[in-house]
Amino acid sequence: MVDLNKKICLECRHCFRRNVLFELLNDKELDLLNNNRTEVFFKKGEIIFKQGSPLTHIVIISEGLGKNYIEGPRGKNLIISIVQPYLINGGPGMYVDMRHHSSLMALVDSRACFIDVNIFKEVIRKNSIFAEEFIKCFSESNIHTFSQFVTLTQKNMEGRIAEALLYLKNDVFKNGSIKYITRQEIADLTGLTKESTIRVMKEFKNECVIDEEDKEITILNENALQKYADLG
Amino acid sequence: MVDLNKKICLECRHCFRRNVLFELLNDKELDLLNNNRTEVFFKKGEIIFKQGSPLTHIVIISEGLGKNYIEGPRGKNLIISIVQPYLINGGPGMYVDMRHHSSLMALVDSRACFIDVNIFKEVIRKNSIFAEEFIKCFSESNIHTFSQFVTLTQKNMEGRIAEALLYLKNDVFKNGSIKYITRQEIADLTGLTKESTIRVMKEFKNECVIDEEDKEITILNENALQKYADLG
DNA sequence: CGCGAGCTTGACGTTGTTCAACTAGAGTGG
DNA sequence: CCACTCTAGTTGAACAACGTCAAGCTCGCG
Repeated sequence: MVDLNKKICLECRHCFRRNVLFELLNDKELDLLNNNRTEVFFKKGEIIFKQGSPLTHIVIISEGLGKNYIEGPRGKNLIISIVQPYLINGGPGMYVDMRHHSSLMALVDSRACFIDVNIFKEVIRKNSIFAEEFIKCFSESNIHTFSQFVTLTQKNMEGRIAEALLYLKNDVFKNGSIKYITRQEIADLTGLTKESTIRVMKEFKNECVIDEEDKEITILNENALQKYADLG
Repeated sequence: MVDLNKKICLECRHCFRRNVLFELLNDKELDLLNNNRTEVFFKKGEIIFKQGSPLTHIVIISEGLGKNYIEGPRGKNLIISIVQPYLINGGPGMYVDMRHHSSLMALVDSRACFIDVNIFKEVIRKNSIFAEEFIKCFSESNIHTFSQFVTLTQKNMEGRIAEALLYLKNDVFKNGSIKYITRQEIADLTGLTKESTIRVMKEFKNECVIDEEDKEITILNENALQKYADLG
């Protein structure tokens, strides 16, 4: 996936231009971040940060894909979001107890940028427009969590899987086909077991709502999925 | 509960002193807020703000108690938190789409202060320490939502009810007995039906884990509850 | 006294889980 | 090149957890 020999990104500006948030920073602020970051490669399946560990850096995946998940009491995971490049992974612990409240794992070989959290907070403190935009990002992910919360506590299997597939298609893979996601991960996104997930996905396949080829899921009938989501 | 004839609070300082957040403001900032607020009385059961409606003001309950809940697709509610006085009820919409993403209802006769959201944001923009503390509050509620999310998707009935009762005792009623909360509301806090809630509560009563008198729930054996929460 | 809201109970049904077994494909070492 | 192993996916049968439905209760209030 990622060419591990490729030279790492030497300039924050390259990455940052991809996230509007960073357009709000001036040169001095960008330099400050640039001088206080480290870039690290992760292989598929490796943990980038782990729930409960000290939160010393915020993480931005610059290439690859990750899953942000909470480890439940008895080994069962709950995936909060699938993380694409250029999004900020700070988490609520950043302003509370300086610990990670969720884990981040690479779903494919990935490159991640670690920025010192104190430096990041300093920039937030000094640039109120940036701060506002940061709160906005945080709030957006919050809104998504709320809606996922309702879905997982009130909808049936079909509705939950439909919501998860729509999320993956529209928000994560931007209308492309769904890749790199296992049955178990869809289960962890929906709070179901992998067996239940498989059964529902098979049902959707039989009804030609989705198709699968080479581990790539394509959504054939988005309206039908939306209907399942609404009726669920 | 609230004496509706009592003169309303004329000075923000009185209320604000009860929430550390507001100690970070100087006189000018306090005056600004004070000049841009309205106080309103609500009777038990009345909606203070409604999911989907425009978010023009943040709300602080100065006396009384509220429930912050999301209205699910088919009439089923999910209570996110029980709101005590002096906490800020803004919600994620404040920086995103200027709409409420949850509803707030008075659980008892209450008095609520409405502060113009633009003025509030102006204060946040100008006072970075206040901004930081605001993000902290927001993050704390976020952390609670995360843990509730895991509980509701992964624990059994006993575990969920136990968590809800511990939350009510320790976080809401500060070690006092639990009041003003119906079975239906405990159900909405746990994602169960009222019937299931009743059955579990009865089980807890039979085992002398909790007791109830005059609609007041007392926790007799917190360790037992914690065990239910852990094993759930 | 009658009414309505909240509470309670039991019988029954459905949904989703558990468990155990099996398949297919990818990687690995001899 | 073949056996071995590991992981992901799949399937079916049995089961448990929780919800649904319907009825009745209690208490405060007009």
